[in-house]
Amino acid sequence: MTVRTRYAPSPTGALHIGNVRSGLFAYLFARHNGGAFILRIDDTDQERSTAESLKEILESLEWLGINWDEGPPDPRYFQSHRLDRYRQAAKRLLAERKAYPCYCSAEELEAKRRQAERERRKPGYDGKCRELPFAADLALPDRAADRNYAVRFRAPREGQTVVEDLVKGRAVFDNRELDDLIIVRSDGLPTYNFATVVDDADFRITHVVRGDDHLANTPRQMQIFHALELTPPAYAHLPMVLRRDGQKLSKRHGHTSVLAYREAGYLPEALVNYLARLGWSHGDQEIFSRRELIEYFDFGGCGKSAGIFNPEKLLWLNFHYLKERPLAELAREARPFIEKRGYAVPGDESWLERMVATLHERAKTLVELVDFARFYLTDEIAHDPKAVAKFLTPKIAEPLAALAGEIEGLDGAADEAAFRTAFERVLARYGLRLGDLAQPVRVCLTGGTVSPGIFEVMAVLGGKRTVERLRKAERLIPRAAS
RNA sequence: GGUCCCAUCGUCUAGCGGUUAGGACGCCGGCCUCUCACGUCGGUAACGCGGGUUCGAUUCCCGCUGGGACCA
Repeated sequence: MTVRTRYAPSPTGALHIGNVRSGLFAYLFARHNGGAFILRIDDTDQERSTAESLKEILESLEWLGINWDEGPPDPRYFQSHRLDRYRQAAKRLLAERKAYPCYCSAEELEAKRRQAERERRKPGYDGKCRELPFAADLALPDRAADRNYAVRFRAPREGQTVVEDLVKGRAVFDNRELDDLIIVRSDGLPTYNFATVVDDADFRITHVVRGDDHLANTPRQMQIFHALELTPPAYAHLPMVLRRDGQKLSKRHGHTSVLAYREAGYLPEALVNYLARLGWSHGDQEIFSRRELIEYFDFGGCGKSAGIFNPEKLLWLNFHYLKERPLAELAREARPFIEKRGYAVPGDESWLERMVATLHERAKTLVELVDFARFYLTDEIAHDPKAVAKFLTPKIAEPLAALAGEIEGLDGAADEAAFRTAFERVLARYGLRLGDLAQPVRVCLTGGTVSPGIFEVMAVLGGKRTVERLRKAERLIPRAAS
């Protein structure tokens, strides 16, 4: 049997990191087994579903490289296009008396629940309408036609339902604890648990991979499968991803959306690697290529307990992938960030590459990289007053001028070695050590005391800009008190 | 409240009866060095508690405690 997994996000907000991990695991499991990964859009909540959210979800998955074999834009993979199917399935259950109409009003139910709570009984549905007679061809609820009832599933009253979960192991539920859940609401719309079952059945899903917040719903879903005379799929319930404070990650708290990480200069490989290692492991290995992830992934490697999202580790991984990135690619990826910072984007691709080469071991994100690149990208140097005061002293004025002179003497195509030679000539002439001159030069060229190696900086800047900056900075040096 | 799930360093985790309890992030320190990084070497830090089972429990079982989810 070919493995078929699915991911069914609802387009009611940004795709967040905890949620997308379920999709990633479902995808990895399918790929590992040479099966199919299906993307289904859970948009039955018409009120809250938006086209923008849908677009963001698709964009997020594409960015992460989580490719689906079946799904949007094919309309058959949208729940909103499948309402007839749910109704059809509900009618069948009604006809077979595996479901029944429930006339209890919301207020009535609410009152009963409160009552039960007061008496410290379990608050589930009491089964009032369960044995009421009704016609086998009873129509589905429709408020407009004054058919103001819900359809409830007639759940078995005795026995047990056992979930053999691939991650959590066996979970046994007493059927007495499971009340008759509503499958079609009085407005005619199917409920989540029912629609999910019909979908998973219709799309022949073999393994349902999802967050463990659905574990408690699973026995009910299995019962519906049985009522439909189908074999339930296998289940794999992944533990949740929590925030640092132990709270569930939620759509409402920004910054956790997948696209926000793209904006913040993270690479998709880093995010995928991080998410994979959050809740799954393969011995001591930390870095995984896509290929390795697919090769090694299995549910046996999944942990059972919830994990807390750790931004520092993600940052470290991003840094790792930034270092690994071929320079040409990194240069290309840096462009939109340069633009966003408001700098003119250099047209010279190889120059950009050389610039990136001096920075990619110093930045943890693309945003940071572009911030560090400021002095390359603009000639408006913001000189740090403290650095100026410390390093641009009267006695260094002459060596700086000498260095400018030496560099002017170089021809235009000077490389790092040439700058080094010029630099060393000046050091020798004034009896200075490397550090004595490097820091003042650094302040002249970059405005501050932190930068890539000084010869690298000069080489990327080029002779002309280097000399200009040295000369310009001379004005910042106070006159020697004689 | 009922049901279900979970429990190893601060965090992610390895461990699947006998280990000096391993790795990674972070943090701290050394080395490298023109600054900052990178790199490298080292350090800090964990089996929630109580009962069993066993010659021996981090590991198996039960209870407790503490988290979480679902049901509304």
